[in-house]
Amino acid sequence: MPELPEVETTCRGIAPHTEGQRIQRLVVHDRRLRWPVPAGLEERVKGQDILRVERRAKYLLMRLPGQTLLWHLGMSGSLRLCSPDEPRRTHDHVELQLASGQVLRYHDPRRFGCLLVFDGEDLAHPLLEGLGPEPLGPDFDGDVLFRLSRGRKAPVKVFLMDASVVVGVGNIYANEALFRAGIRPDRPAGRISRERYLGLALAVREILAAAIRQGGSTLRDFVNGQGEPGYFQQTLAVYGRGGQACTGCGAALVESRLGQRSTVYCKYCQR
DNA sequence: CCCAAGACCTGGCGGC
DNA sequence: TGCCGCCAGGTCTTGG
Repeated sequence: MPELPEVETTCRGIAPHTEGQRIQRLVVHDRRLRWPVPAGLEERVKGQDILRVERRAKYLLMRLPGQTLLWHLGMSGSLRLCSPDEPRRTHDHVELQLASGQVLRYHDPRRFGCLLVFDGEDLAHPLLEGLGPEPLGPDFDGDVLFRLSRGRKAPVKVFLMDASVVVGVGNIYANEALFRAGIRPDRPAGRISRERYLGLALAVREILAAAIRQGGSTLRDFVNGQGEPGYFQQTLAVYGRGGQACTGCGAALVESRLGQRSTVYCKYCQR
């Protein structure tokens, strides 16, 4: 599923076609997402204008007057603009019919995503509380990682994927950033120097920025708001390459599991 | 507070 | 070809 670059790509893809649009109708074909789509949401948003579309962590926020739609794409979700006569596919659970005539469809086979709503235009929802800084924003740097990691025995990869530390670093990019920074994923977070965390923070920013530039990774059938695939997958150095040659030294990359997630690294280039 | 494991759900793949 | 077990981008919840 979508990691942060995929969500950002979706956000940028749909914003020009949704911002300023009036919602003619919201149709929910299946309310059974991670949490049920709130009862009565259809009536609640009917005729409302979409003022702005934003991203916070891996959430998409659709600002309406006085309320906000909160989407998450889970592991397998996507949002795509369609023409209304395009037939609905299996797992197209929600559709937003816009005044332009276009339709925004939410597709999610595994139904780990969600569509929720809250009053106001701030971040007043429990899911958005306690989130760490945006990795590409001004509040994230190696000092943050260093300070929060003191005393923690969890593997640095698990620590880096903790959304209360920094948001948006999922399994793919955690693997990639640690490779780029030359840090072994299983090293205890509390036993890494400030200097090395400066390098890790830089690596996280560079990896995510590069992935966004290239339109997100293509995983299974990830598509952006226009239904086009991303191109970052060809750039991945370690994720999905267990047993293959390290791009740095040529040794076979090691694949293991940390926190029940597949982890790939080079035992020579990462210490 | 910290950490590990379980939970949610469908589809695709490899192996037999 | 068919069935079975395992794996997958996330993250909340529970229990120690």
